[in-house]
Amino acid sequence: MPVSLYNTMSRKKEVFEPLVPSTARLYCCGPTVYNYAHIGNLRTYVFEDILHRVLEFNGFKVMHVMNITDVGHMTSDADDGDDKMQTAALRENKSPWEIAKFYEDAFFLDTSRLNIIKPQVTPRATEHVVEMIELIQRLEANGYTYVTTEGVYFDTSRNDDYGKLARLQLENQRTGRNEVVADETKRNPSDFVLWFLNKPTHIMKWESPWGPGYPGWHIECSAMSIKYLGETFDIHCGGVDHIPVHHTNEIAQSECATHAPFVKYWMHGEFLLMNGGKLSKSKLTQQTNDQRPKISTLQTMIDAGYDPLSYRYLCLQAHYRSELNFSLEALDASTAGLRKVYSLRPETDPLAGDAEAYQTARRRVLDAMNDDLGVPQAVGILNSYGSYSLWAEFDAVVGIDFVKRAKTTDVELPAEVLELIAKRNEARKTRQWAASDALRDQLIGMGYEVGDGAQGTTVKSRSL
RNA sequence: GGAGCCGUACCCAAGUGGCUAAGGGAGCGGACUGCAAAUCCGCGAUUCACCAGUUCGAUUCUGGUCGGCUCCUCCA
Repeated sequence: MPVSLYNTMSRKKEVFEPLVPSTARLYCCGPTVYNYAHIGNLRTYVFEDILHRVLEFNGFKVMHVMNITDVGHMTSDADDGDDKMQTAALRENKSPWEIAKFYEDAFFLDTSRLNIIKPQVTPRATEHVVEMIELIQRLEANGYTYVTTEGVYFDTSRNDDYGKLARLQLENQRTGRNEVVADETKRNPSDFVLWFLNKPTHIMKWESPWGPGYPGWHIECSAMSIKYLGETFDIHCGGVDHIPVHHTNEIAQSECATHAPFVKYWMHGEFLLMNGGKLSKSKLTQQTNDQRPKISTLQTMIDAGYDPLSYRYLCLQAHYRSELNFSLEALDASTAGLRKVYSLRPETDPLAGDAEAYQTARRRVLDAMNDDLGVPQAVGILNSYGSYSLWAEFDAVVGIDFVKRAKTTDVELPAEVLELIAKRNEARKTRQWAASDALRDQLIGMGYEVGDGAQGTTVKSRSL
């Protein structure tokens, strides 16, 4: 079965046929590095990683680009007109560049902990201002812009198919909530800024043909994707929230500048919900009265004793186009499930020695994955077979370090551990159950699994 | 006001116009055992929010009701 992907543009699953045979050119909207990524953000990067891996598994060479938004944009989460990067800089008494570097590093640490393959190119917005200005100039030459005291605007009324991705009906769009101050200099409510002007308090600024200022939010993705992948490329990903504004505007400005179709397949990941709603970066630092550990970033999850791959595994069990209800109960369930996967051994592989059965099973898993990244189904099939070799092969997509974690031979135990085992056996012999249980807990705390069977006590290192 | 999504067992969750509605966790029963933990085996929705309609047949299609979520404002 060929790879088919759900295209937001057509609202249908389509067979993936790249513009250049066997090469998939993929652009994913990356993080704005003014705070830690929360686990909802990370879910989207797991989805994009799965896409990357499924394409590679099917023999495509993947050219993966993801931007780092290190330039602030107007308005904070509270809509008070502050720039996020600048607000963070003031809060932490650092320069915006220091803030950006710090959270960029934190972001890549998180993604590597989740076994997310790093895109080959991760361009920073601040290093591509020249490309953005050139793109705006192309738009200007084509007659799609106008300048006000606030900045250079894209005139959406000149773009006939503006809003085609989101199927917007512009006349029915709200002009904004009451508390949002409307920009009076815009000609149309849907017009958006390409280049901000006259912002004296803004720290990050660049010279431009229109005066000193800084780029609008959307232009960086157009400029950098075009630079690294060409004026038309295969797949563009992001969260569902990007459909109506960010991606809509990217399409408008890109296609009006190049007069070429921008992207062939648009893919969007659904939100992770917590307590029935989405997470917000601006609320990461808020306190809670909840007795249970509050999980918002990957680090808080790790601090609460969870393995990042438990979270990855949880994400894999829900389809990327469905909302996922996060809870500690769900995370516990995925941890227990993953532990069981790691306990598979080649010696008890039900498919061992039966090449035909293996191929049938392999086909089923691959078909599920290739059907719009049906990874939840694929994982279900993998679980129903319980085959070491099948998991080992598909770990290329699943990415849970299967072979490494599901150790085939147990490592030699350190003397300290052997001593504890001896002490525990002694305690068991004399029926001192409390003492022996305490020793077992100690071993578990040190990362070992203790089991008492008919052949005596076995101790092996835990992988989770 | 507009656009879109969702509602499947205790929890997470996949899926389909008609074979037994995946998988994981929890739970229960059993084996083993220290009436323990770990492990292993078995069981689990006569039913897919509700009400109509289309159909020989709907959880799956259409319409409505109720409930929830997202976007239209920076956002994964």
